[in-house]
Amino acid sequence: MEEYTQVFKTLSDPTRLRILRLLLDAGKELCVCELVDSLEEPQYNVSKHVTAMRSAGLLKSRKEGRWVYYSPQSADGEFLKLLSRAVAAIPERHVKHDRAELRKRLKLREGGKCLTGVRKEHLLGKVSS
Amino acid sequence: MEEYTQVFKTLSDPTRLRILRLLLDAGKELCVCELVDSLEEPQYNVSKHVTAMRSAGLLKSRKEGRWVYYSPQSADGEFLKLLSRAVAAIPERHVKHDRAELRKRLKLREGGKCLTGVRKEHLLGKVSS
DNA sequence: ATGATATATGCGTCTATGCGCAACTACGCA
DNA sequence: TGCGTAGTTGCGCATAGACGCATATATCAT
Repeated sequence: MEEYTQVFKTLSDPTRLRILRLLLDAGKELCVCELVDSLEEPQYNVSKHVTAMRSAGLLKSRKEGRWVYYSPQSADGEFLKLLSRAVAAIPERHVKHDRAELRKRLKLREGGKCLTGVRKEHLLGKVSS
Repeated sequence: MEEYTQVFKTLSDPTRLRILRLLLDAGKELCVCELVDSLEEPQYNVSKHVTAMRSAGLLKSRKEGRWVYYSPQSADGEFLKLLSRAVAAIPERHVKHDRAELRKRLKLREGGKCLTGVRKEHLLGKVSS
């Protein structure tokens, strides 16, 4: 049973729910810095969340140069499929802002690829002195 | 968003998942003592869990004499409907034992009603001295 | 090689929550 | 009105997890 509670636990966090929803809506893989600018959450935070979600089997990642692209792990079982649909069914208004920010951020892509890091500097971890 | 994470959080526990699944499968309302004997979890524990699930909008309760019957709250939104279906999609083998215990326990009903309390005594809270 | 940049991670702290225990309320019956 | 029974709840402990900060790793450019 723990394998199922684990998935629920993983989604028991607003940021993670927003990440999954954003990826489901985007229909394409997104890199960490794009998620950071869209969600307006600190880089280290987003990184931790996507790592946890990948461990739980909800996301997959692909590394390309310095960037790591995340996308929903195509659900194999009925259980995960239905959970994905549930997240996709969260009403629009809860995700509107994130989507708008993502749209803006995606304009920085060139040739379909991310070529820059986090633009909203206040979301970066503190630089070592 | 917290209203959605709350539901996931509520289901992030094996006992709760088993309770919901048992109620979904049973197709009828069950009282606390029947859940206790089916799940083989302490009475105070089951009581706390169903209370939490009711607060989260997942269950509803009906009091009849000394007994309190719980059943799944018929989901109004698409989100909750899909979550219920996900829980119902957890493979059989994870719920087999609970269901067998429930079948046994339901034989104690008369006229469709529960007429006794917890039968597995080791699952009761300690009696005050 | 050196530095810059994208992402990940270890640590301490704070909060949330499940559990066991014990007491409590609510209801019914004699 | 007193007792037994079904269920709830408050308290304390222990654990788990999210966050902020700092730093580490990995890759690329010069």
